[in-house]
Amino acid sequence: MNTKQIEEKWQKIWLNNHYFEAQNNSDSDKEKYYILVEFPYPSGSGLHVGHVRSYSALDAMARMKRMQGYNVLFPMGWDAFGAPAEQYAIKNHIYPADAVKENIKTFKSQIMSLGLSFDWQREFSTTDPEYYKWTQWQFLEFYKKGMAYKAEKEINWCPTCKTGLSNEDAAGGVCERCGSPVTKKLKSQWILRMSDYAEKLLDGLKDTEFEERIKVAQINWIGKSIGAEVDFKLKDTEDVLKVFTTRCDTLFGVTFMVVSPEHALLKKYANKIKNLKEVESYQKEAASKSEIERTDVSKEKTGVKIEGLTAINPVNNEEIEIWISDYVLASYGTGAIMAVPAHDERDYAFAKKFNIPIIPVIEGGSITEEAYTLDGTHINSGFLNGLNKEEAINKMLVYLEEHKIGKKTTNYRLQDWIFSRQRFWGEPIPMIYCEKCGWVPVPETDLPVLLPKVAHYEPTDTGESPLANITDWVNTTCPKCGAPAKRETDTMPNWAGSSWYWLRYMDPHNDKEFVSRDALNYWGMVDYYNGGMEHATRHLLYARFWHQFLYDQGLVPTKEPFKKRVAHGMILGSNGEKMSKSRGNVINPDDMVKLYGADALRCYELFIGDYEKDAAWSDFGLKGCKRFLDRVERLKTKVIDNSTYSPKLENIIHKIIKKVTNDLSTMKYNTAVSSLMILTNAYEEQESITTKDYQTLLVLLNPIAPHITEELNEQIGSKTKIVEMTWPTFDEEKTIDNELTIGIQVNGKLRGEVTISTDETEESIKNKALNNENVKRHLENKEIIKIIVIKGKIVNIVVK
RNA sequence: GCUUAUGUGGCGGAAUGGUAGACGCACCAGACUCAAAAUCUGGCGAGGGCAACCUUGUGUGGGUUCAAGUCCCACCAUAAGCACCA
Repeated sequence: MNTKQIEEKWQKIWLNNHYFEAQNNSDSDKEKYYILVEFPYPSGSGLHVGHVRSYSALDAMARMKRMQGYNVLFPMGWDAFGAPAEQYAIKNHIYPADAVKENIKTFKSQIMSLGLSFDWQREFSTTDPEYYKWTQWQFLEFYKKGMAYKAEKEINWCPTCKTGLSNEDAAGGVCERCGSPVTKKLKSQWILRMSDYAEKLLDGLKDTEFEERIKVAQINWIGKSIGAEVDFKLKDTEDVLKVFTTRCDTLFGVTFMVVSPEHALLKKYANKIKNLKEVESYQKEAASKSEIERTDVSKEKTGVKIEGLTAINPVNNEEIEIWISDYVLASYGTGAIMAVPAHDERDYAFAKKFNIPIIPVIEGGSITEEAYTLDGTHINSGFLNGLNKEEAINKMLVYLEEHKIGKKTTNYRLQDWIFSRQRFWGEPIPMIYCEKCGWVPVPETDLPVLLPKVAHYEPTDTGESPLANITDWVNTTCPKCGAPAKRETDTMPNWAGSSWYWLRYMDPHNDKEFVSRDALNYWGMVDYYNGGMEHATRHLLYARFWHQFLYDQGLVPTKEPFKKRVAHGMILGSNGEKMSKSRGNVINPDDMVKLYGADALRCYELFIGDYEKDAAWSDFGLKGCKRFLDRVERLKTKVIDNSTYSPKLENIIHKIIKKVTNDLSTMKYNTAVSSLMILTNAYEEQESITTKDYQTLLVLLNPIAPHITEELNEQIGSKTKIVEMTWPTFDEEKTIDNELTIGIQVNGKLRGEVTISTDETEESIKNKALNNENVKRHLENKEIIKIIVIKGKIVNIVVK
C-alpha cells in the first residue's frame, strides 16, 4: 500500500468535508467536549517527535469522542511571540513576522501530514493583530482594576537576553531561555498583582482534576506558609522592624536581627549608622552577585553588624543587635528576620561565625546537640514555659495581638508577575505616558497598538526596548489631554498570548469582543488539557491566574479554565538521553512518515510506553508497529461478506471494544494498541472473518491509524466512511467468557489448572481441583484444612 | 534538606489482592528462497531435570492475608519540583 498516496487522499477528504469543525451550537443535542493540546511555538527547527506523541494521543481521544456523538472542539494555533522567534529572525536576517510566517507554514504542513483532526477553521497565531488586540484589551482590564501597576523594583535581569524576567522565567537563578545566571536590576516595570491571587490559585486546585505531580509543582511554587508578623521597635526611633516568622513561640530566644541588603530602613537611618561605609560596601557586593551565587546553600555566611541601630524585643524589652546579610531575601516576607540561633540551622551558623549568644528556648531542642527537635517543651520563655509547640504558638499569637505588636500572617513564595520585556517581538503594552496625566491607557477604539515596522529589532545595551528608538512611533498625544506624550516601549512577555488562547478558540473570528458570552457558556471549561511538565509552574500558573481574574470581572463563567491537565512524558533519543542536535540523536518525524507512514508513526508513539513517562525512541519499535498495520491490511483477504460477528470471535470482540474504549478515555494508549494487536492475532487464527468483525477492528483502530483504516474500510466495499460512523458498543454480558481456565494452588503455590464453565458450582470446581493429578501429588499425606474457591479466579487448597 | 512519584526479563512495558512477565522489540531455531529481504512456525526470567515437573524470582528487610508486584512499616536507589523562603 502506498502510504503517502492514501494519506493525502484521506486528509483531503476530511478537510473538504469539514468533518472536524466544531459547531458553536447550544441547540445541538450533542454534548460538548473540549480537548486542548498546548499550541506549539513554531520554532525554526520544525516539529519534534515529542509533538507527535501528544498530538496523536489527543487526536485519538478526539476522534473517538466524535464517533461517540460529542461535539468536539479540538483546535490548533501558534504561540509565536517572544525571544526564540526574534533570535531566529536576527540570526537569519529576516523580519520576525516573516520568520514566524515561514515557520508556521512548515509546522502546519508537518502537522497536516500526520492526519490530525484539528479544527483548522479556528486557527490563529498570538502574533495576529486581530488576536493581540484582545490580549492588549485584557491587559487594560488588569490596569483598570488596579491589577497592573508600574513600579521601580529589583527584578531579575538576564544580561545575555538583555531583558527583565519574571520570577518564573528565572527559576533556579538562571534565565529560562539561555541559561545565563540572572542578575538583579532596579528597573521600572509593568507588574501584574499575581500574588494577590496566591490563595485563590491554591484553593482553585480543588476544583480541578490535575495530575498529582502537577498540583504538587503548583503548590510548591506558591509556597504558602502560615506564621506571624512581629514588630520590633527600632531603638530611639518611631519605626519598627517588622519580621515574619513561622515560630513566634521562639521569641524569647532571639539574640539578633538580620535584614536583607536591600532593606529600606538602611537608607532611612543611614545617618544613624556609624559604620555606614562598611554596610554600603556589603550592599554593593551583594548587588553585584548573581542570584545563584547569593543563594548558594553551601556558601559560608557573610554579614556586617550595623553599629548605631538596635531593636527591642517586644516580649522582654531586651536590646538586640541588627545585622545585614544576604541570607535574608528582600523578596520574601518582610525582608528581615528575627534570628533564633538555638533552633535554626542558618541562624546558628551565623551566630557561631560572629560569636553571637545562643539562648535555647525549647528543652532538648538545642541545635548544638546533634539530634535536635523543635517540638519539645519551652524553657527560658517567660509565660510560655512548660508549653508544647502548638500551645506556645497560640498563646504567643494572643499575646502579640493583645499588645498590638504582631499578628497571625500568611506568606507566599509566589510573587507578582513582572510583565515588561525590553524586547521588540511581543505585544506592545498599550499605555501612554503624559507629563501631566501620568500613565494613560490607550483607548479601546485605538486597539490594537501595532508593532511598527523597524529596521533594527536587536535588543539594546541601554536596558530599553528597541522600540524606544522609533521616535515617530513613540511620540504620540495623550488620549486624555491631547498634549504630546510617549508610548510605553516595553512589550509583553511570551506568556501573555498563551494566557487566554483557549478562550479565543471558542470564538476565534469575533471582532467585537475577545469571545462571545454564548460561546463561553457553551464550551465552558476545557475538558482535557495536555502539555509538558515544563509548563506546570509557568504557563499553567499564569493561565489560571489570568482566567481567575477574568472570572472575578464577570468576563468568563467558570472559576478555573481547565478541568483536567495531563502531561506527556518526553520522547528521548535511542540512547536514553534528551534529543538534541549536539547529541546527534534527533529523530525527524517527516523522515519517519516518509519511511513508514503517518499511521505507523502515530501508532508507535502511542504504543511506546506509559503516556505520562519518558520513553526512549526505537526504530525497531516503530518497525514493529508498521508490521502490525501490515498484518491488519492482510486480514482483508479473509473477509467474507456477513454483517454479524463470527460466533467464535464475538466474545473477544466485545472484550476488546470495552478495553479500547476505556483505555482511550483514560490515556492508556499503550494498552489500547496492544489490545488491538491481540484482536488482530485472534483474527489471524481464523480461516475467515466477517465484514463486521473486520470493520469493528478498523473502527477501533481508526483513532490511532486513521488513514489506513479508512482506506481498508473503503476497499472492503463500505459505503460509509469511518469518520461518519458511530463508535462500537459492547454488551457486558458478552464480555464474560462462558468457559475459562483458572489456577489451582496448594498453600498459595500454583500446582495445576482447571477449565470450568461460568455457571459451574463451587462443589464441582472443588472436585475438579482435587482430582487434578499434580494437585493430588501435593496433597499426599497432608490434611486439608480449607479450600478457597474464588469464582472465575482461583482455587487455593490450604493443607497441613 | 523538604515534597511527590517510580523501582518487574536483554529492552519498552502488562497485571480491579487471585495462574507475574500480556502485547511489542531484540535474540535463537526452523519453513519458504539460488540467496537476501519480506512473510510464516516455534522458543525465549534464572537454576535443575530425558521428561512429567521442581526450586527460585517484581530494589532491600520485616509485617498483614488462604493468597502480595499490588496493602502496611522501615530502608536503599532513581527521577521531577522546591530550596539560605525565616
